[in-house]
Amino acid sequence: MLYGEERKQLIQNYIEKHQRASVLQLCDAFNVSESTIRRDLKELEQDHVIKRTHGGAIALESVNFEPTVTEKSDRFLAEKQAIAKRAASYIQEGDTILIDAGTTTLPLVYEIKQFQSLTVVTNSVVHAELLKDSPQFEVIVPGGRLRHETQALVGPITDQTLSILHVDKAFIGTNGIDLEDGLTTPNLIEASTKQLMVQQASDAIVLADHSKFDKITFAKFADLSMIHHLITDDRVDDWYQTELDQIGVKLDIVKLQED
Amino acid sequence: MLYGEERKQLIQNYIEKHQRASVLQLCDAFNVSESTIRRDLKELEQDHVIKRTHGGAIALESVNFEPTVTEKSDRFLAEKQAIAKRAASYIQEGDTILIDAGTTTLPLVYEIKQFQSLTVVTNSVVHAELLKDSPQFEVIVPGGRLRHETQALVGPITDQTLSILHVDKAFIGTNGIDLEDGLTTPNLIEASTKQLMVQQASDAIVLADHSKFDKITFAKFADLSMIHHLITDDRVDDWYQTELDQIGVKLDIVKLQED
DNA sequence: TTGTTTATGATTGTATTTGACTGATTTTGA
DNA sequence: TCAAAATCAGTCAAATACAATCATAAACAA
Repeated sequence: MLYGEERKQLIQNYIEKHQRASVLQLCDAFNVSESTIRRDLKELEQDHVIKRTHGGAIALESVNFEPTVTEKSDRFLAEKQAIAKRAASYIQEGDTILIDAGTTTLPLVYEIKQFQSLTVVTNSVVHAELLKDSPQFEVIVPGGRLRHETQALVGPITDQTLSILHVDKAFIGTNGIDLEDGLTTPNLIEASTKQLMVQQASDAIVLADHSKFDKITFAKFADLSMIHHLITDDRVDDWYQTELDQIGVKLDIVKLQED
Repeated sequence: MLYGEERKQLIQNYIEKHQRASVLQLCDAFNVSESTIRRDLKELEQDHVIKRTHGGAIALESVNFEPTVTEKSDRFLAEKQAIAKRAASYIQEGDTILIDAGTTTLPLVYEIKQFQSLTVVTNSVVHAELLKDSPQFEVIVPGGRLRHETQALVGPITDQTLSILHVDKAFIGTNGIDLEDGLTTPNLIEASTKQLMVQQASDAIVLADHSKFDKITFAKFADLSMIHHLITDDRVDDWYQTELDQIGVKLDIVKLQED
């Protein structure tokens, strides 16, 4: 016969391994009543170890992931993953890189884990948290105020720190791309931070799926001519290629079908 | 016939080997009363050697395991939760608080979510990530280099940012507490950051379970007299109360039984 | 020796764990 | 949308385990 603590430990292990478990399943497994299982799950939830659901419980990670990357980004996840993969090919072992906050750059965090040695600067608490178990990387966070809308660190503290750093490559997200009005983002303070990111990089690389083109969203953070590479997907208009070529921006179009 | 200490040692060995033992089992094995076994188990638990359960005791964790900060099931979670709860009672609506990185302060993040308006400074990417969905808080991260061992942001960037901030209350963790040698932590750079935290707070509050007492761990970051409150659990020696009183530190002992 | 401390065991009232039961809530499917 | 089914929270009682207390006896100190 098991002690309650042992049972709870095993339930936790099971859920962490299988991501989910039902009350009845656990009843059967441990030969105890539903009441007991519910009490166990309640306590495990209070310990922030699992998340209860109607009928059972699920692991915590799976909840963390879904809501953060939310809304339409799910629809474009494949595009963003493909773009991130291409972006990772720009990186060389030993590089010092900067990864902007945002859902577009998030898949890049997973892509870079193949490298053995990088210095990674990121102003996203989510990105930084994902890198906490990668001791092969030197991870620098430029601090600042947490914008809850984008989980980015922004503001004067961020800018001041960024201004004393220089990186080989900066991977930057954007909300709007327009030939005339350049790169724009909805928030003024965030624009200031992005502007600095572009300035402090030898190679400013913008990651943007096709939906960002021909959009202007309030605050400009860079002229198109100030960036060096623009990685996007193959649903972007062809004529951008030549237009961007003329102002010295290399447009890198990722083919979604292949890959 | 065995001495008490011998019996305790054998109980500990047995549990470490078999992962579990019941009170009656041990009674039988050592030919002593239940009272005696319970007393032994109580002491072994206080030494953080085993975990008691109703009916017996279990090992703390499977042997091959090196506890990391990310460990969901922290060894002494209950103590830390109780301490965090008490710590939260020091906070007032509207306060500017600082929360140090570390497992002891982590439960405090959950406790503060009851408040409507706080400014929270934290040098932990894990803590910050947990606060990203609490828009009622102004969250400031003082940046820095990510120490993978503790998930804390440390180093010159951290220190420089902290030096221009001032908080009402700072909740700080520690690895060692000693009357003569003060508060210590194993890492020199982290000590520097903690030192600043103490300095920049109107009210420096140290959170530490009893196991931290009478320990010295390399790098000192503060004299005991420099902190204002020390929250711990009721397994700490009584005489600390009077000793700390003399140097102006208020010792706040959380009763674990009463929750 | 004689008084004191310490370890232990017996006793008693209290706490905890668990499963059954009840009514409330949520989900599901027509 | 509504009603049935499933799931849940809350309460209760029984069994077990517990803490607290006191008494005893051995070990210790004066």
